[in-house]
Amino acid sequence: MTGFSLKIGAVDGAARTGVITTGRGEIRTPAFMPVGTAATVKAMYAGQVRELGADIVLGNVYHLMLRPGAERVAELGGLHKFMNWPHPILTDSGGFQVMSLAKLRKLDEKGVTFQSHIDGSKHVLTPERSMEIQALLGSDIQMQFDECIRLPASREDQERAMRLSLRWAERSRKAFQEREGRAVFGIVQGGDDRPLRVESAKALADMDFHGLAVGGLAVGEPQDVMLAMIETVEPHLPASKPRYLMGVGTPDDILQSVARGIDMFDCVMPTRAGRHGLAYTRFGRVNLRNARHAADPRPLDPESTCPAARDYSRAYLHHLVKSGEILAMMLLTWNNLAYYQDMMAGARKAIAERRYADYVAQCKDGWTQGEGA
RNA sequence: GGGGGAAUGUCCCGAGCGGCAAAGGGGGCGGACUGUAAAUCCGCUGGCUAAGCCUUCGUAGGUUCGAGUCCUACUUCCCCCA
Repeated sequence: MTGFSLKIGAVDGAARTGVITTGRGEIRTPAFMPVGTAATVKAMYAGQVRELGADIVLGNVYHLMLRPGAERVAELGGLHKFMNWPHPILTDSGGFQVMSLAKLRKLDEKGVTFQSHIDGSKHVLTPERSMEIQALLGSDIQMQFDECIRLPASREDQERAMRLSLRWAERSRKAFQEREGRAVFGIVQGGDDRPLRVESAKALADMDFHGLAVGGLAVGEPQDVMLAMIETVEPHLPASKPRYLMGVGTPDDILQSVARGIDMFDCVMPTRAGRHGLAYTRFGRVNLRNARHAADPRPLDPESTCPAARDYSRAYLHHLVKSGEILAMMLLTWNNLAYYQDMMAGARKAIAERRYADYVAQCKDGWTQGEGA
């Protein structure tokens, strides 16, 4: 299959820059992909997300299958047109919901039966159906259907979920409809068990996926365990293909993972935290709910290119947050995504200039400065 | 002038009808958030020499082993009739 490829640019240690080419455009890596679960990056216009530097966003099989329905989206011309985002879209298979909605589903070899969190109706998701839905949505990067489990978990559960995910990987790969410029990624599982992780990665590497993801991390384990798992798995992930760390993470998680060879990230952190009153800045996290900002005339970051960070006082943002105003969520989400994208742009530049370690040190330095500036 | 009703924790609303440091909310203060059931969730919000003690329910008395709860008077506010 052609039309989907990764071209490696610079390498600095295990960190690397590159460009992923898809049928709908290029993705500069390391990349942060804003999460747009329900066909919207919450509180943002698609155009805004693009302007911040995002090359790709996520959509979600489970949520879009329930509402408005994959067939409906297809009838309307696909997800890109539906949400007015003409650039690449990666769709999650619903594997994360196997964990997050564990109370509302039943799992067996064939797949997962979800009870809709919206109206209680039953919906069966199999690897085949997940691939079909992702195709209907018009996804550029489809994810295999997997079973993501929470940590800590018993070795038995980790092994069982990993093996099931491998079998589902084969079925997903087989069900994927080859299309010019489109890809399907496998997902490494195995919890916090090194041998299981290695086994999973090796098996997936032989399945002819267009890229591989590391899943089932940042699900309850400490950061050092997560990083150890990445280091364990990385040598077994084909260097010529994109490596995607699913659902991660905090700015520090991301920089640390880039240093260990990861190319792609997604996380709800910047969007959700933004809606909850938390701003990410070069100077660390700023909880705008805190009373100490009530009379602070300073913007979050006077030197940011993002108006949300530059043109509004912390006092005003505090007021908006305390008042429950919609604009608070819009501005803080905007600020956070801007920070994440700027951080990624900085990482790409630093790797290209072979000074990534310095860049990370510099970022960490800024975060610990507190909220100065 | 006559009749009826209400006053609750030092921010507000408000449950309570003999065992109460006193339900709930709001507000306030703080925390969490990692492939989004999230504009959500979780703490704290009388004092202390703390598994106990002290001071609180308009004010002052009284009944009772025990009173936010019952009785009397007073104060303030509200409603109805003149």
